[in-house]
Amino acid sequence: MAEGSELVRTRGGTRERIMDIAQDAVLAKGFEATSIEEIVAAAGITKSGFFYHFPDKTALARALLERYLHQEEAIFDDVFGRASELSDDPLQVLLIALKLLAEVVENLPDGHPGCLVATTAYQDRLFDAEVRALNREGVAAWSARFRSHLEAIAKTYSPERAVDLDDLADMVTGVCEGGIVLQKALGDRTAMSRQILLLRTFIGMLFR
Amino acid sequence: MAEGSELVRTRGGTRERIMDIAQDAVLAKGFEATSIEEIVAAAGITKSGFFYHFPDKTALARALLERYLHQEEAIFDDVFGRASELSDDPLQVLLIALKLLAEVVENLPDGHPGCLVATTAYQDRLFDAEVRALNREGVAAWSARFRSHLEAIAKTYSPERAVDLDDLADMVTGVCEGGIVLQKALGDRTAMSRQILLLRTFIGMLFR
DNA sequence: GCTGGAAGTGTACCGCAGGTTCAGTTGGAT
DNA sequence: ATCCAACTGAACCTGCGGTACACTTCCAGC
Repeated sequence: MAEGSELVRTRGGTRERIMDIAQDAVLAKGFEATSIEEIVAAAGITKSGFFYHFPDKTALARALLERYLHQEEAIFDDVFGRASELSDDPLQVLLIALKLLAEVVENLPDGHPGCLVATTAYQDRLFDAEVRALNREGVAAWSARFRSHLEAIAKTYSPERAVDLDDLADMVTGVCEGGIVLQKALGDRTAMSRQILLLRTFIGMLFR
Repeated sequence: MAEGSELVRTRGGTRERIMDIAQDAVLAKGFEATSIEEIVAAAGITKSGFFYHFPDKTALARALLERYLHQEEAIFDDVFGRASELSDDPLQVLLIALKLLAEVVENLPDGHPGCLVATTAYQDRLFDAEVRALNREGVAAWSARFRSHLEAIAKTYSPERAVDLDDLADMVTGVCEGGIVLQKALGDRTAMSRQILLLRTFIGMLFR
């Protein structure tokens, strides 16, 4: 009995649903403040359902972070893939990709919900070395991707000023992270995409 | 008995000590994960001692944020004050101030410990409207300060590209916040100051 | 059609850590 | 002698993470 109606039964998507709900809560309250009880209540299951899918709460944290990093990787693949189809010039590709990224972010209904990497970084004493390493490698992978694009650009364009390409690659990540903080703190959905576009302007200016 | 030695007794600084300890913990684990028990243990008092100073845990959060915003305000006053003594040109003042800010950050022994505004933004569902408003106004005040400097600059310098001064003012905050996230995620003390210096380069380039 | 097992749910329970309360103590200033 | 700010001790209660275990479904292979 209970509420057995709807379309929920034996969907197989339970694990994903748990993670969706958990991620929203973690990005709004932090990991410790997100209780298993509230997650299972929102997911329409019971505690044992949760512990069937995850051995303990820390496994949830790890799974969330892993999934998030893959999702972000997919978004970047998409954005840079589309950009590459629109131009052969490495500078144009990066500029187009940043524009597309700003659009993706802009089109999110309530703005960017928040970055799990940032929350994890700001709560890293909660997690073990494995999760911290995951987080580090995730950011490093983003930077490496941006860095390789910047190197391609630097082969044909000479920068207006001498800048460290590693720092510039980090800045793409950094501006996104900072943009999210701004957006959350100010309650302004558009802050992040405007920050990305401003960074785009600077990169365009740097390489003429 | 106990450890009554040292120099701790009746200092009057207990409240500040509580807040120092709490702030470190909050920046490393989040607010909910920071227990009153661990705070009082580290401060060498008892739980009831804590509740003498704060009516409840949320009052601690509010007090931490208020104090943090004042401290940051003081740092900016100092940095821009020193910069103003070194030059009359508004562009130079900003560039010097950013350099000084990078130095301040660089000289922190373990890097920047983290920004309370960012943690609060990433856990805002834990707090009431008052704390959220405090956070919003704090960031808005930083942006207003940068914005007024940028306006002074724009009076004498015409920018290389058309940029929105509000966005650029936000970017100073944003790059700092993003720099802290990078620093924490990568475990690289120097990331934040390098990001600030890179932003400085961009601003210098924008206004020639 | 029977059996087995993977996937998943429901109920009940435990220990304990966390926030909070309150009556009481201490020690210095007036 | 008194007063107050600063603090202590002990107790309380809720909610949380986690466990145990029996139960249900559904599919595969024999």
